[in-house]
Amino acid sequence: MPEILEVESYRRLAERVVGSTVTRGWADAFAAKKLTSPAAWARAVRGLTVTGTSRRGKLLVLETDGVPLGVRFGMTGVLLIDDEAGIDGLFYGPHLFKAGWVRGGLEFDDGRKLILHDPRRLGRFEIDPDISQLGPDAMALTRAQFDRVVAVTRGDGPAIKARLLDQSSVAGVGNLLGDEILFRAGIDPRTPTGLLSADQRKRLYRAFTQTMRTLESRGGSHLGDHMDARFPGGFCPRDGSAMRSATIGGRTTYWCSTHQR
DNA sequence: AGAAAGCCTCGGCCGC
DNA sequence: TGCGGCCGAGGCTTTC
Repeated sequence: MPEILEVESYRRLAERVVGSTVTRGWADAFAAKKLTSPAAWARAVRGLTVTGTSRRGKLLVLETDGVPLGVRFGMTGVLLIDDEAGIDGLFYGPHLFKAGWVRGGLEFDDGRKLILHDPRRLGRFEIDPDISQLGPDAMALTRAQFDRVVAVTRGDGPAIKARLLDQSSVAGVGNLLGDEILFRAGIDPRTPTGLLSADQRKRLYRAFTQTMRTLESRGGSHLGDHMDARFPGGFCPRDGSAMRSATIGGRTTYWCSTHQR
């Protein structure tokens, strides 16, 4: 479920454990899938003191006095500290907490617990995560960085929707944010990136930064203007035209048949 | 039954 | 024609 805005709220929650020392860490085989074993997580985290938090796109990082610790949330992951959630509720999937969906976490010397709650098991812990494969962060994207996001070296390039979802180009845009950005920009998501006009690129950058700001203040990636029409047979909330849908960049994409071209 | 707000791997084929 | 790498498809996983 989480896109960059949700992970940012998890990061703010995680700020509360800055200064605490890990007494025990645990992870199931799924959460530890990017590591050599669940035991590797337990060994690596014991005794670390959290010194700060950071984030690149959808990757949350706990900075420590030793190795940095990364958390990825997949489609349904939520960060919890004891009973407190990083976000108000769960838009996608079950809106509830089940102990059986806790995939791992950290216990601290003050008795608190930081928990990864993840029904679908696509969330992952990382030790010393590699951020070199991630593009610039979507919440602070400059125009110069954006110009590199839409740069194409071969042929016409991928559909712009696919490029926006490519985490090595820009880190943090997920399916809903991608569709909302293109909806606001009035651009067909199938447009080859290299064929965007200068005017389209300008509109896209404005929509990009505006979407990040606006949806952050609204409180989540699922609160975009196009969401009401995000179903088969939906109508554009802007002009009433039929919405179209197709799989683009591997994800179900919705766009207006009239004002996105 | 089918699709879901993420990410990784793989294979086909594009283009230098 | 050779080949590195881009790009789309598919799988993972569980739930509603």
